[in-house]
Amino acid sequence: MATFSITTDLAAHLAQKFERFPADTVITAERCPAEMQGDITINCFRFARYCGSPVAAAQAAVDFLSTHPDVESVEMIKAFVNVTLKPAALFRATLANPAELMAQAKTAAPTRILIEYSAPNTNKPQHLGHVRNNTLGMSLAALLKRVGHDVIQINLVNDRGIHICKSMIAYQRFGNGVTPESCGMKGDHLVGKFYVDYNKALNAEINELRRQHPEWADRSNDDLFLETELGTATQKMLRDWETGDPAVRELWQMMNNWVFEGFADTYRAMGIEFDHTYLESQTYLLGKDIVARGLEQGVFSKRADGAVIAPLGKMGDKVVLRSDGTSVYITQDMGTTLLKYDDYKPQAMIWVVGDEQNLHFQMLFEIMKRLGYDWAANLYHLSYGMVNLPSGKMKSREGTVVDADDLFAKMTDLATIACRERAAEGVSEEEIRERGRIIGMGALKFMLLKFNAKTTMMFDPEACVRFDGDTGPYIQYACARIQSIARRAAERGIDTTTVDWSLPAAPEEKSLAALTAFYPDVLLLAAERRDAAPLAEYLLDLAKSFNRFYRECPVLNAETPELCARRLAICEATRAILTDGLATMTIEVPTAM
RNA sequence: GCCCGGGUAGCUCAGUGGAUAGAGCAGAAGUUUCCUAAACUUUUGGUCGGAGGUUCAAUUCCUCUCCCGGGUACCA
Repeated sequence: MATFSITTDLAAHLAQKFERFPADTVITAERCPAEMQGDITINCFRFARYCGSPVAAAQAAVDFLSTHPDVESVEMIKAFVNVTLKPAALFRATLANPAELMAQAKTAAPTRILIEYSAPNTNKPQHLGHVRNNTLGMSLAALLKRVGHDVIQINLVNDRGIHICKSMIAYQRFGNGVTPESCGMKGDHLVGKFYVDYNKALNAEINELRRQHPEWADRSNDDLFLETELGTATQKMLRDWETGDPAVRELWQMMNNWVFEGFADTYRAMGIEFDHTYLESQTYLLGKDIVARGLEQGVFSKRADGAVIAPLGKMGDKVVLRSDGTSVYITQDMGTTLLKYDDYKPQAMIWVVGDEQNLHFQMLFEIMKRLGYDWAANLYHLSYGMVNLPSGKMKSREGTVVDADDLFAKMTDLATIACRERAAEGVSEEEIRERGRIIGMGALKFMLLKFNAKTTMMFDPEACVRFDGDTGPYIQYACARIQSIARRAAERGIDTTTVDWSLPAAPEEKSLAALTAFYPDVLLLAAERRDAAPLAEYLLDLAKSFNRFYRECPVLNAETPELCARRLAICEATRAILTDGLATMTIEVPTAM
């Protein structure tokens, strides 16, 4: 995608030479395969139809480029033209002007985009699934901001409902007044423990019922819920909550606050800052007015049994109001969608939610369109796959989840140990821990972003996340090496004020430069696809290219001071791009590793 | 049944019509008198699930088919 002077000049030339060649054709450079001779490739198949034949197009390109002042040599294979640029021309568009290069990654149409992600329940701490969601959401926000959009990040906490009451009931019965302070447990973990306790007690009761009533063998556990004493008590608590029973509300408030404090720690560890957090307890009644309006508009209709439905054609009928007049999940979502729109007037809204809700969002978006909201065309469900363990699926109810905070601690500890082994003398323990935190969290986030969001991923807690190979730390390490060189250069007082970019360049320097030309395109592509994975792949390539350069091209010990200055500039520009790219994935860079 | 994903190296995954299908891990063999070896080099490993079709060119697009996952509630 990248454009150089030669590509724009070539397009102008071909437009003159060939009658049918559109004057506004953009010819872009592509990466030249490593085994080929050349810095960049021009794929003439792409515009061959204007030139008679692929070979005619390529030959015309070769004829023109071989006389271009920026070009050192060209090679034609089929309709691929591999171009070797003069060093000055290659660097001019890339490493010589990194700020200019990075600034090219700006969208032509900045919009205001609202992203909703995380959306945890207050009955349990966050686990690896949430971490994937959080990482996808925060990096998408960073990515869209990076290319120039106005991004609003919001959270919608599910803080009410029957599942919340389960933790509360368990606390009432088995809690003995314990608090996070009294037991030294993080608030969300304490509440989550009661949720697990509840389910144990419930299962015990159901098993007992099944023993007493063999005739119920066909009924599901969910079905038997209201046959249990625990279940009816929970149902009653939900009703009491809805009518505002002071004791229930007080317990609810207390336990939710514990959870919120716990979540705040989790979000802080990840570096998440929401612009606003909506609480479902304040929004769950929204949407009924929309249903009333939709009925008038004829978008919805009343079924014989009294339920209000949205007839959605192929997707079937969707109930939007129960026959008893109460709302369902999608009713609330209609309401909160409108609320978010009214609060922020975004031009687009994105929901980061697991792929089991694909149909729900298709229906929601279709309903909003039918209700006549013009902005409903720009609603987008960023759907991601589940995270499975070698032992199977994670289940909160059974406590078989990888806990987010535990995972952060494990990653940070592993990285800190490695840092301690490598740290130079005199580095403080505080600094070592900071490096460990940055590397551990970087490894985790990178792993979660490297994969396509859609893939159902397998996570092996034993293997955990690695620090070598295709990982975040691999990229961080390249940055650390550069910073180390920069420190030594400063110590030695090396003059870097003037750089001669026309000096002969080693192949590793040139391929590094050629690769950086594609950075803006990668960012724009990633933003357009709403997926950081292409950026992750690109940064790995760039770090790999740097490591080859590092191996082959001495910087501080370069043959001449001029070459040293040029290579220092290459290092600094590379570091700037790698750091910018990692920041766009919400990953920090340690000062040393 | 219907709808939506996925199936590419032993494993985890890239690859949105272009050159001989790539990377990491795992396996094999090497590289520290020299800026950080969390690195680098070499190497083993593929009927891109299967069958047709579209075209100069298909892992990529179309049709059929097989396997895996998810969804298909007056749950969220």
